[in-house]
Amino acid sequence: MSLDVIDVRILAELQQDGSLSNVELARRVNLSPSPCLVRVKALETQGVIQRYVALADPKALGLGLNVFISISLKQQSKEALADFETRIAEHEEVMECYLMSGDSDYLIRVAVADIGALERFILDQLSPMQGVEKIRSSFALKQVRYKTALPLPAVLPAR
Amino acid sequence: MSLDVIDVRILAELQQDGSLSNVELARRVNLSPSPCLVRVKALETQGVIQRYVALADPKALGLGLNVFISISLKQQSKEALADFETRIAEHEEVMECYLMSGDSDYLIRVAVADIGALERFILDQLSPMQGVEKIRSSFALKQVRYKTALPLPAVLPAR
DNA sequence: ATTGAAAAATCTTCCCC
DNA sequence: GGGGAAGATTTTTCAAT
Repeated sequence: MSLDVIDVRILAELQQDGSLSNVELARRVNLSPSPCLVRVKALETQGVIQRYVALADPKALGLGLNVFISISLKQQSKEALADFETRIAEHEEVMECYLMSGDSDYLIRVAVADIGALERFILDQLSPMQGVEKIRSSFALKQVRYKTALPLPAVLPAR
Repeated sequence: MSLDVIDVRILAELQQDGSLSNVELARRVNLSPSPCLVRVKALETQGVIQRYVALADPKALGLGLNVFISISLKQQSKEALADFETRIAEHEEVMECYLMSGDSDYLIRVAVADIGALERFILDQLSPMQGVEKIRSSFALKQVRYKTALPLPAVLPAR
């Protein structure tokens, strides 16, 4: 599952616009539609392309507030970590969650409507979770950049 | 531009799968294709749906390392901030960038191949940027959760 | 890998409820 | 505002070069 230059070009285009028709995509990567479609299907089957999604505007949905929350657990046993990871993912507000090095804790980003919603999330959802020791919130005043398109290497091993 | 229950359902579906055909989408939200398409177009025109993208697998592209970098600037004047924001967004590795409260600095997430790539990014790109005072990196050992679908209110004002 | 044509599915429009 | 059907466009598939 190595990618050549054309695959990378296809990925770049689809990461920018997943609604491209195969005909238009083929035109942009200088291929005819048939082989282009074969490549796209291959990328999907291989899992390089995971899925297609619509991106919604947080502001339009009244979700203007992004908050980063650092969470420390009481213990860092494998079970305690796995348990936390399962339960944190159940909350819709949690857009991202990372196990971090250093303090051996988690960093999550939540998207909420306002401070009230944040307060409810922390007090009603997060604090009561067993194993959670320490919570520290940092507010994002502004989302300067948010993109889903991964950086693509200029060159990759030949196909 | 207020959303009713059906709009929310449409958004929920398209945030999960942006490649849904209008026919299938209509079926899922219990609508016939015609009014469904009207609503989707309206959501797009209003900007509630910003765009459609393909999500690629970081691992498959050799981008397994997520690093959060806190950046403090020497000054926090409006010009200094605007300048930094413009230039930080020029780097493909920077997936997200937030102006944070508190220390009046920035938090960015970069996706890189390995520590070597991180080192190059920090030493060659970030450190040399004028106005940058302090850089602190935190490594993500594991991406526990990553989603692009925003949480949708169970109830919103009637349309 | 490309071209071309056929088949399938889709989107769009119009009219009625 | 929603539903149904018909037309037109587009996409997708499959053949051969």
